[in-house]
Amino acid sequence: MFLTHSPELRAQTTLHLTQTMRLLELNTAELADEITHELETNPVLQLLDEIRCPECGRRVRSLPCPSCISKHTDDTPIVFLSPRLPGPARDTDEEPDDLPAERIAQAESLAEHILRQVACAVNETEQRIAANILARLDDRGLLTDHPAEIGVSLRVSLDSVMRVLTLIQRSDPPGVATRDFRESLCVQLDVLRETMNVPPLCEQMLAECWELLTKRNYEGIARQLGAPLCDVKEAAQFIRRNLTPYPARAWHDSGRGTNRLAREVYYQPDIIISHNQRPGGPLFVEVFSGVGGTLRLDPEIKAVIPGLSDEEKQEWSEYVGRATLLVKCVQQRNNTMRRIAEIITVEQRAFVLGGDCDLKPLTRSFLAQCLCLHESTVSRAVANKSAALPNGRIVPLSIFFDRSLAVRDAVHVIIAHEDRHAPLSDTQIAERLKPQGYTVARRTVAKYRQMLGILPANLRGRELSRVE
DNA sequence: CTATGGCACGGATT
DNA sequence: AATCCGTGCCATAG
Repeated sequence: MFLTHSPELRAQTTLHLTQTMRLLELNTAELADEITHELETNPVLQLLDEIRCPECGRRVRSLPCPSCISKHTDDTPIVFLSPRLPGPARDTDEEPDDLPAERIAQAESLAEHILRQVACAVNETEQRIAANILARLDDRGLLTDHPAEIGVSLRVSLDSVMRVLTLIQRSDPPGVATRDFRESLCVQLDVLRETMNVPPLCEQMLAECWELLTKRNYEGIARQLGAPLCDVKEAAQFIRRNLTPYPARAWHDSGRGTNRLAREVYYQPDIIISHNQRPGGPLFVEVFSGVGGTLRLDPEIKAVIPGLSDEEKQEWSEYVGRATLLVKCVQQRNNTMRRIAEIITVEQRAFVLGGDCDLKPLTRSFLAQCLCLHESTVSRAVANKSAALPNGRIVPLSIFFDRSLAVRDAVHVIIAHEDRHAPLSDTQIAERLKPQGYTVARRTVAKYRQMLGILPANLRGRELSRVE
């Protein structure tokens, strides 16, 4: 007898599965579109204003619910579905159309990346300014044109240009769109000050001892500032470790500069990771659910259906079927997203709080095992989505599965530390990488270097001697 | 002769 | 099954 039911049941479950899979591939904005569309066309689907805590089920004003937070310890992240809407839908036509074509190929990803960050904080005029500024960046990420020029060409006040410029400079990658290396370093320093302890001498050294600093004449600096030599060295080391004279390239290393076909970065992150006020506390992980409330089936419909004619019954039960399917699938989709976000933040906690060098190898199949999901499910879930880190960086979720990011960062650090007058060859870099636990072939170093946008050793010496 | 980039192969990952 | 990634080999430039 189950033979007669089985095909139907199977049809229903496969429908359910394919729908969940499809929803899983969508990012927040797309999911929200999908839901609103269904809300408009399906009369039995309702959106309730009330918000319930997914853990304790109680009605709360906003998530996460306060009583559930207190149960968490500091090590486990607080992961919750956010009822916030993913912001006003952005039209695609705001893409800067005045970007010179030659520059787009190189700089498109960077310009887009920045534009998306500032987009929510500016009005339309300012967006035009931002697009114009970004189009003028040279390949080092510096803005050689004077701000007044931009004001004139766009017929806007210098003040508004400066406002946008400051905004851009302080977004990720910090220090972009500055006039020269020196100014860029100052901005980077300023941004870093918000999240970490900066040695007090740094700023002064950049401002007053630029010449001596480029020559690494620490004794001279110490004499000029009347500061202890060890403090000067500490500050210099900090500058070398944490600041880059190539702000544009600082981004390329994290964002896969080359051969990424579907490199769509959504300016609205799908997940926001922040630490709840005090550093060291639990991580706050906000996963956007795509709806601003609770999605449910109109409870009255069941009472109404029996009294209808057969034809109407047919029609309405179709609506009911579609609505229940959507509600269930959205729930499941968001639940999966939440669980994945949780594991990611637990596993990559160091990276989230620290930097690229703290990323540890993680595979999608490992995640699949943890969650008892199929590998392809995890793949779908992390595709086309992005996360905002506590430091404000927006990164694609796929970055958490990058096998070589940490090594690339190590390469970056080694080159930043090298003696400018004797640049290290790829082979030498590979040798220095070994003691750090990274055994890579010299050929691989070359590839990483290229990804980072760093010139080969024989060219590095010259460029810097020109600068000094 | 050394340093680097292009091509392509094999293994892992998705 | 398709794709990505590290690596070896070889040609080329300095």
